[in-house]
Amino acid sequence: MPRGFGRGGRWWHGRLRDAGYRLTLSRDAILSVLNGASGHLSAEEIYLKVHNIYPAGGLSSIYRTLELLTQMGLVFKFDFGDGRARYELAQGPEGERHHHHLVCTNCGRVIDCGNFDQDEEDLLAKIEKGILKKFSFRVTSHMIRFLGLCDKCRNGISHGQGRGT
Amino acid sequence: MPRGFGRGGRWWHGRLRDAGYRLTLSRDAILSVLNGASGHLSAEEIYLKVHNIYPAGGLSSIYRTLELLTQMGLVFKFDFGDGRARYELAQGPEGERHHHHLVCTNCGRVIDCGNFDQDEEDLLAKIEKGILKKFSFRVTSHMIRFLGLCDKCRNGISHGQGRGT
DNA sequence: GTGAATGCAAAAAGTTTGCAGGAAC
DNA sequence: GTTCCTGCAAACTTTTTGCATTCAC
Repeated sequence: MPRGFGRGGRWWHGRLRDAGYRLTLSRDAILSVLNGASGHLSAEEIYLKVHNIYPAGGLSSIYRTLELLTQMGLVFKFDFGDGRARYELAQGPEGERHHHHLVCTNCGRVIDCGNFDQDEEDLLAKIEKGILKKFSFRVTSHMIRFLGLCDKCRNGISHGQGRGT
Repeated sequence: MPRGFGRGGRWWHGRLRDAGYRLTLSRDAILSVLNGASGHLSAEEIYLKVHNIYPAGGLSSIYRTLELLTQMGLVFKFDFGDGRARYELAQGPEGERHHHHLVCTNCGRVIDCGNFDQDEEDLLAKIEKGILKKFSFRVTSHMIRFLGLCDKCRNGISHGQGRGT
């Protein structure tokens, strides 16, 4: 564990510096929270978690940093239709992360869905080549959303409070 | 053209009636606009277009109807990160529509992207079976979003005003 | 005629912005 | 020391809601 950094060594330091941005306590705390979280967090959830690490921060810094990171491509922003945006780190220390979600159309629950297999990669690579030809659009990443019914709702428990998307 | 209905015959009448909802002028106008539009429209864009057909309507009816239709599964709601939701008919008279988009991370432009080919269908069907097994989640539809650079931004024109996903 | 749906206006919620003080370099 | 970043509070925008009226059935 080089220089006392846990969990993979704060790989984002270099990314910020290289892009010419300052490495502030606030930004470090936000990235640390995102890096530790398994899935999609809302701005307020991030705010609350950041508060434990760095209590001085305000919500607007969270928003400003998240926008910065989104523009840098370090973070992806999602909207699952519940009126607040969700954020997810684009990658971990080990490399690209996947961004596929199952969204229950009945209760609104969102499940993070890991990788599939090599076939998926191959087909998507093929599709992305086709997009480049047809639209002259260079794809850098993709995300798939599956709509349907989660296990609970399929079994008739039906907490029903979904709002769509 | 049965009973004087143009463009496919307002197939949605039955869908509303069957679900026990009243067929109002406002709802009909909204569905008509969505049916005629090629891609994703914001609530306000729909409002403006509806105004031409049915000038009495207000924005809140648009929102209420769009939520109803989204819950019914007739409409999909999207968010491309510009602060307003977009709506797209889930299907046309001819059947299921695809919901794949190219989102430019530089200028924010969104391009509707049609079907690919049979391979895609086959693979997604396979993936959806896997999701049923692994998560006990019954997939009913899917949407793919590709992020990248559009033709203009690739060529350095760069109007840059994107806000994320 | 009855209950659901609408229209208007007001409220709510999330997100953005201005500006002065503070922190990173 | 200089410049960028933050924190607070106020502003903004989109979306939601209450209630009386209107319309579909």
